[in-house]
Amino acid sequence: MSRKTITIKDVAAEAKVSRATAARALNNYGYVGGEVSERVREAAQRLGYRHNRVAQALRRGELPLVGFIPGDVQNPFFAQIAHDLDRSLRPQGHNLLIACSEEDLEQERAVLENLRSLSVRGFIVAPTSEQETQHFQELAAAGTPIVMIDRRAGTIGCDSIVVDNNGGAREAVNYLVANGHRRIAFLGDEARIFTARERLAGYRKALEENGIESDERLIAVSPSTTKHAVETAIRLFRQAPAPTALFTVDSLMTTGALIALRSMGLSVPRDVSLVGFDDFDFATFTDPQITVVAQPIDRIGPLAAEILLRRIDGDQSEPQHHVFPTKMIVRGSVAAL
Amino acid sequence: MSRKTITIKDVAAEAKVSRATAARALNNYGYVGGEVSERVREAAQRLGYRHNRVAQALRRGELPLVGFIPGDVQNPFFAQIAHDLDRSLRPQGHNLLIACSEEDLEQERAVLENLRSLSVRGFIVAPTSEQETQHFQELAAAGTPIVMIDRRAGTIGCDSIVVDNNGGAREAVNYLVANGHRRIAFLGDEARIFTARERLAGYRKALEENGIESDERLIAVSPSTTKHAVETAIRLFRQAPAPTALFTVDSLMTTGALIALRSMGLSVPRDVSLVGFDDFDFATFTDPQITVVAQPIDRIGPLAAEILLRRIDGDQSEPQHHVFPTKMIVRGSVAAL
DNA sequence: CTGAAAGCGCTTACAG
DNA sequence: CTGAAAGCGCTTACAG
Repeated sequence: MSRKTITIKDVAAEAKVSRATAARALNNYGYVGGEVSERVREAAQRLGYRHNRVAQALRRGELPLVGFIPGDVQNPFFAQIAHDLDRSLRPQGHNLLIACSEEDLEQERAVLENLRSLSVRGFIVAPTSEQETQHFQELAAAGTPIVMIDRRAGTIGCDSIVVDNNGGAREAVNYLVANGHRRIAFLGDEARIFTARERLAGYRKALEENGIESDERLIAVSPSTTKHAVETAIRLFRQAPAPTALFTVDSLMTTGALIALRSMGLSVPRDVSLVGFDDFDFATFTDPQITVVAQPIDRIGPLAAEILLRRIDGDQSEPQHHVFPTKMIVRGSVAAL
Repeated sequence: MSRKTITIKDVAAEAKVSRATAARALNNYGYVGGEVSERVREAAQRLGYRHNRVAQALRRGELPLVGFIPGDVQNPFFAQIAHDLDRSLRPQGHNLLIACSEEDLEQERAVLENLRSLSVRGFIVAPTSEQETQHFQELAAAGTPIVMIDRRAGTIGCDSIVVDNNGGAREAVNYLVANGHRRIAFLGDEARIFTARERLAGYRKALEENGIESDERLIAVSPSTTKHAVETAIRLFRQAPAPTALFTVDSLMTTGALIALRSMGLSVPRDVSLVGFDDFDFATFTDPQITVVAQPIDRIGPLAAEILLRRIDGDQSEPQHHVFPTKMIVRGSVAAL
């Protein structure tokens, strides 16, 4: 318990050198004599010295900390990215600070401000709003790099990594239409969220291209949570006439829809055809297996980490905007009408 | 870009007071005159002053940071806990630093050391080994509180929150036996991991109580990953005679087993009866629904946060050891033989 | 190659 | 109620 912490001063005293020299030896920079360096290390070892990154940070600038602000780590999509980020950042000496926005703009702002006061070196964010981005703008203007993932936010000059949401959604809906469906429902989250917007746009576009008038009653909005999705899907399919097909916007929504349909005694694909955005473990386990639009999740985290690290190292080049293609995986959840 | 940061010195100058007074006004402590305080705040506002927690930390001691070291955030179990921790800690002003051990002892040590140098206030850990705990011991001895969750590690005097793994596993296996099964397989992770050990012990105990000799070939070990579990489960069921029932140790294993069985053309519960530890969304979606031993995941994170916060505030009372009961939820994945 | 000194931004006894 | 001063642990020009 609180036995006095060993500082560089103690090490210096023990090794009979100045603090400056001790610091140099301990961090191998500047010139230090081999023998002296050795002595300092031994002293440090003996005393049980450990670096104090906080003091170092105060002097040098910043802490080896990167902030990750997803909507919710519980979502498997973000959980995997968190994991990949940790894996990519840690070997480079950076630690991951996670703070969920819970898709709440106020909380996003608070969390950002909070991490900022910790002198975080950079951020990886899935912004909760496409319009309200002043807090990011300020941060970016102050020189802290931000990489946006999954979603892009407005006009900010920062890097972004997204997938072709619009195209993916279009492909899904086109496939449904090609199978004879016209009353195709859409289950997504709020239009404020970038991906939801783009996927909805793709849905609309596909309908339009096929000369199908879109029916607002078929478009349902729900927080991205299995539980909420269940309720919303039930409401969607209680309508008369009920939709014959459903496009869901992420794997949690798809799961919720599946549970809802089953609880209503509706069978996939006999009663309802289904295509979901985002692949997931169970998609191949259900009977029938679920047709999905897959996105290359495993490429997002590593790329985001790489870009951010480069920015932290001072890369000032033009912002990069990556758009990964999606890929439809046809399985058995769509029936021809 | 790097327009000079505003420090308390600037604010003090602007408000024409000393740095001490400015600090007092900005953090509302000590005595400050109402009018002066007002002036300082205004100045801070005008200048766009923001706290520098790093400097504060150097002075006061520690950063408002809590470390969370799970095996893998990608596991839904830990993802939920990460989320709950963030939710519980943030309102109390603490930030969550996540670093996965990936169930590797060396990495666990490295990560711990790393977070330690950041002057983290306390840790919530799922220790990867029950025996190798010296790194925790040292940390605890130095006065940094640690709360172990999901797993307990040896003799360390720190708080822990686990569930009744042994009892839960016993109940599951007893249920299988009651349904006439005798060749019951076990799919779990390495015995080094506390939960795996305890659940295996419960499995063994149940067999013993029922006078069934345990057969080592029915006990399979795999990293806790859907993919690994699939491979291991396949190997398990390729044996002759094949097991008639399976007990899986967590939801990822259960998922893997389900996929494996399906790929082998084995139907649940007709060919194989199944009980899994840990409930999960899809357990009620599959056909039949999966019988599970549920644990109260949603109570672990909040309780861990509460205990840790108390310790950080100086609570020196005896370590608490919480053991939550599990609850078997009988659904349709077990058939009488 | 090494040391004395200043300073990162903040807080806290200590005077007044 | 307010200020001058020291100091948290470290690093970095600047001399030598």
